[in-house]
Amino acid sequence: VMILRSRFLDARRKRRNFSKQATEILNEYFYSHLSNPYPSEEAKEELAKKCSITVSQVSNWFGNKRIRYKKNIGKFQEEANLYAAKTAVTAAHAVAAAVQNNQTNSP
Amino acid sequence: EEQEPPGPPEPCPNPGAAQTFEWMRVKRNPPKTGKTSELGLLGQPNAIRTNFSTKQLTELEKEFHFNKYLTRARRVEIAASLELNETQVKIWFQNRRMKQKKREKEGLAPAAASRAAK
DNA sequence: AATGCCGATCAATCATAGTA
DNA sequence: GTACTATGATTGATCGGCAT
Repeated sequence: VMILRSRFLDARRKRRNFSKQATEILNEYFYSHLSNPYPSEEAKEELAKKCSITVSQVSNWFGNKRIRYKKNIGKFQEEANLYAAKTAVTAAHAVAAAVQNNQTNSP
Repeated sequence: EEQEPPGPPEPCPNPGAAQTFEWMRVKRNPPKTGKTSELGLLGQPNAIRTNFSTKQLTELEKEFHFNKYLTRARRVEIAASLELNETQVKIWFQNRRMKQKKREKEGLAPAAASRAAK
């Protein structure tokens, strides 16, 4: 114990999990950008606002997510498919709306 | 929302087999510092993250409060007195400055946020 | 060409929250 | 209550880019 929690007075780490919707937003971004999950500073600010957390927390979240994801891709497969499907539905709606709009414009 | 300029093969969604992109293969080189030891055997010393003692951190913190930046001479002194190499001291100050900046930034946002709630 | 700093990130670890 | 896992934060050190 000599290796005493040197950081003893680390009153800091009073962690609180993010809200489920915040995690939902972060995961949506992560999986829809899986080929390059590195949000720009602007994107981080936007995510931070939507999630009601700080930009640093967004950075921490992506840092942890990337490392843990690549450490064990298999463990996240299910989650990946879940969000992939979700964004696919969103995309489908967008396409449907576009088609609708196109028809009423120039037939 | 989706930018993939140099994206050749990957048009079709693959529900079930997320591929491994380059960022997933990134590997950092092991630390060059840390050589603890006299252990002869092979050249590669520990190459592991150094754990700074409370005493070392206290001294570094004290010095930082005095000067945010180090001169070559001061760095040599600190390194010698704390049993660290110059690189470790240099890096510590660099990280410490970034930490300071981060705290200043986050230390003002909350106040503004509460006012924004109007 | 070499070296320091910045900004971002990595990677390992800490300490706690959540779950069984 | 206990044992284990999920997760946010911290931090020594690396990477790429720019300045001196």
